[in-house]
Amino acid sequence: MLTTKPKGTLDVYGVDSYHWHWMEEKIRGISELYGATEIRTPTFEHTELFAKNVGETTDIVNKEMYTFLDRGGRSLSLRPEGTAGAIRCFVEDKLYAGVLPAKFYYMMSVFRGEKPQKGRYREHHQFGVEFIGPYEPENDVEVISIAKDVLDAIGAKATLHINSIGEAEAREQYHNVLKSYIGGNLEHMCEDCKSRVDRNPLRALDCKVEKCKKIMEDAPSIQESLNEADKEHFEGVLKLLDTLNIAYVVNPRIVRGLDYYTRTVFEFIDEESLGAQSTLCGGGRYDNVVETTGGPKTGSVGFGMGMERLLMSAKANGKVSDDLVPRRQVFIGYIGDKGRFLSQKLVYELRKCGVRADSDTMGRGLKAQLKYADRINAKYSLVLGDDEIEKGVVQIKDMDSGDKYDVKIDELESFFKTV
RNA sequence: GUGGGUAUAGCUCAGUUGGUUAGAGCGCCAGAUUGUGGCUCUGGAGGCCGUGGGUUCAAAUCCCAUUAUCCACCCCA
Repeated sequence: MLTTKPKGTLDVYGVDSYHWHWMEEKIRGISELYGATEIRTPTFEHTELFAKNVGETTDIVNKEMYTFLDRGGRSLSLRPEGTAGAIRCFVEDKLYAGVLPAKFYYMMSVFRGEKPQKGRYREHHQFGVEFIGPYEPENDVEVISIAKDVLDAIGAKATLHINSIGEAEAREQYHNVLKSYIGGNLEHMCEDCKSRVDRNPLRALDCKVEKCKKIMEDAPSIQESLNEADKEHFEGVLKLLDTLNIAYVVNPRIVRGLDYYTRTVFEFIDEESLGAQSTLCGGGRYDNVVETTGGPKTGSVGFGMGMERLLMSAKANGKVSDDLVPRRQVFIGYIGDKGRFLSQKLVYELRKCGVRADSDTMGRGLKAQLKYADRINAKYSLVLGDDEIEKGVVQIKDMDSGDKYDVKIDELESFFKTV
């Protein structure tokens, strides 16, 4: 146990951490183009917040949350998603009295006690966006286009699937329609679907079992349960997507697993490179959460994007390169005691001037020092020996080409600043 | 929570119907080259064969359990 990380967690270091930096920079850049600012909320919240917002009946709340009592006996939970915290902050700090829409983005770790598999972890990271305030379709589309821009910039290949599940009434009505439809075919359906009927009949729509798929093909569509305002909103969203030339497929099987969604729901799906967990990004509108959290009636729309999956897709599509690691500019080797101390002094001074410099700190011989210089991919190397120190001139070697330059030791700083 | 695969050197993996001292490639260290990396050659270090039990004269190999990990279901990003 001492040398095994907890199940479903990941260590990130070396080249990988530069891949993450690169991804995070793209995300920040694009989010800010849309006027979103970063929000950071606590890693844990009162359990009740998630129970109420995400939904008491969902698997996430029901059996996947890391819940614990603090020393005061309060029930807290590690956040299983990012929206609840942002909404809580919006309500707590009364941001509805400020500039609307409030546009937030976040990158945070989230926790779910699931059984790990490809693209699924107990701790994973989500990039998410929340636009709080508006009801208009423009905002649904802005949010979608942030996701699309990020996916494009990172080099992920995903298709936008979109649907509308209406407001609460439509959803409830459709639940009943679907229940009775499934009820009529129950004996021909799989065990999972049988248990889904009462719990979450919408899930039967994307069941993977053949016989269920056949039956669900002829199931009534949720579109028939939408009211005029719902339909108008959805049409508005689609029309704007057309206007912006953003490709999508209307997919009535997109239903989402969290209870808070209303009207627009969407996913970006990469069928090719993610294994069974093909959803890169899932989001939609949740016009009731602010109110159920205790704020005024306020619209909101957003998404969560799995950053591990995002990187996986980007790697599969060849956009992520190892060149993202910055190379060490210079390695300073030495022979003898004078050189040893001088190398440390020079490295220290070069670093202060913004030069990525390195030296031997392992007591290695010269040959091993240069081998180290090679391994850390240093651009230049030089060796300080008694001769050089006496003359004040040192030979600098370009490690790629093998070219050599004589440089005065006093002028090293300006040499490395100009190359 | 359910199902399947895998576990041998730092890494990727061989290892015959169970047979005596468990191998390769890469990597690492050293030398060839007394003060110059990469290429080549030579040598070296490095293994409770995941863990515990069982079968057997004999187990990396067969059986059971357990842990870890991967993949899939469920669910989700």
